[in-house]
Amino acid sequence: MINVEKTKKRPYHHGDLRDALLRAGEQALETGGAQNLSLRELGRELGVSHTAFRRYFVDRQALLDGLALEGFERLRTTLTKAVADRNQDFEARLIKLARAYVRFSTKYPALTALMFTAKHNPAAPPELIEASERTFAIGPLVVEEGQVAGEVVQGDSLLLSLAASSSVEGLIAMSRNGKFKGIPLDRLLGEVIQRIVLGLRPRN
Amino acid sequence: MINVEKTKKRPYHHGDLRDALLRAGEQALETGGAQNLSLRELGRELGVSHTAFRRYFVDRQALLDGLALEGFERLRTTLTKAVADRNQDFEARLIKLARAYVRFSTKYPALTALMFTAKHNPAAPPELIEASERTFAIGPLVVEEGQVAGEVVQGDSLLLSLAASSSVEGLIAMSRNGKFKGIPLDRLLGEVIQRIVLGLRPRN
DNA sequence: ACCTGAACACCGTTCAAGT
DNA sequence: ACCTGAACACCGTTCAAGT
Repeated sequence: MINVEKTKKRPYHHGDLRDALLRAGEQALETGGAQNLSLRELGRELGVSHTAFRRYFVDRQALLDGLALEGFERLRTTLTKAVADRNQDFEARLIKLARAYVRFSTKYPALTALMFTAKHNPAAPPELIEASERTFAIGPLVVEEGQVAGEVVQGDSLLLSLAASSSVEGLIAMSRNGKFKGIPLDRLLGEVIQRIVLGLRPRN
Repeated sequence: MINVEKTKKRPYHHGDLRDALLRAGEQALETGGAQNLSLRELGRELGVSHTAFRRYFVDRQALLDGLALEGFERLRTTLTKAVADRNQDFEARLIKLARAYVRFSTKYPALTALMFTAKHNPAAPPELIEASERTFAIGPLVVEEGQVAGEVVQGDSLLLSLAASSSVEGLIAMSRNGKFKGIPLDRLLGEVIQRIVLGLRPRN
């Protein structure tokens, strides 16, 4: 009998309490928002003491930071996939990028809000800041490739992409339930991106 | 002796507890953020029972809503003044509008964040939603006047202004301490607005 | 190494009562 | 009309102790 010392090796409750906390935490986050996430309630849910989390997250904020970190990594792989095809023109790639971001934010609104405030928080752990910056480096990259293809005016790609990315960020910020004034973001996106692309086009 | 019945007409502590709560609340908001605003602490600060606020605000959220409402009204008069001069061209007015908003948000970051989440909250009182909509109706208005002057392409002013306002909203969202990647928002604003104006210009 | 349980110092909300 | 004070049901965090 190999590998069967059930009551010895296995910890009190879970095989992986850390992950269980993140999963339950994310659920709680989307259900009631960050401010209503309760560590004691999470403990009850997982059949564990309300102080058990401390081995994995020093405090409540650390758990929220952990959730935000996961969010950034998930968003990054999503966005990376969205612009993977380099045979498309600049406008098409920009729309795909924006749409992927919008989809993510409407699918996980509370997580997106959490990521947003984490980015804003000066006391956020550097780990989190870096994850955020890696994620939002994709925009400037697409702009640079657009410049190489002659579809985008020359200049600092960071500044140029700012016009594009800020408008998408703002579109999401201004929306509720994935809508703005009742119109789905997906429909508005094309309109906005089109204006942005016109503004970024080389003057001839 | 007219007007001197001190101990009779005057209430237990304040002449205007409601306003005192708003003032202390706003201070607490900018100091520690909405989540750290404590009604009991406010009560202590004002030398009043921790349940006294209940006459004016049914619960904690109602006080926060009251602060957000004040914020929207203050922002609206600021923005209105910023674009009051109709003898300027579209780009100049748009920059003034954006700059005024950016200034407000860097001056009252926590209040702006509160207004932001209030707008997002589906359960927010209609009073608050209306105040928000009145405030952000200024953007489309400036666009419409730009259309009349022939400086902006024809089309739905709401959709066209969305490109402009969302980029400003996003610029603020993406910034920290009024800066983005270390560059002051005021400097970035011109760059972004210029792109937007180019994108909105009539094709000929 | 991983988790528990009691103790501590806070909360917001309710409600009967006081002036 | 305006405010108090006790009571209630929650919190997050700390820390010594258990397995």
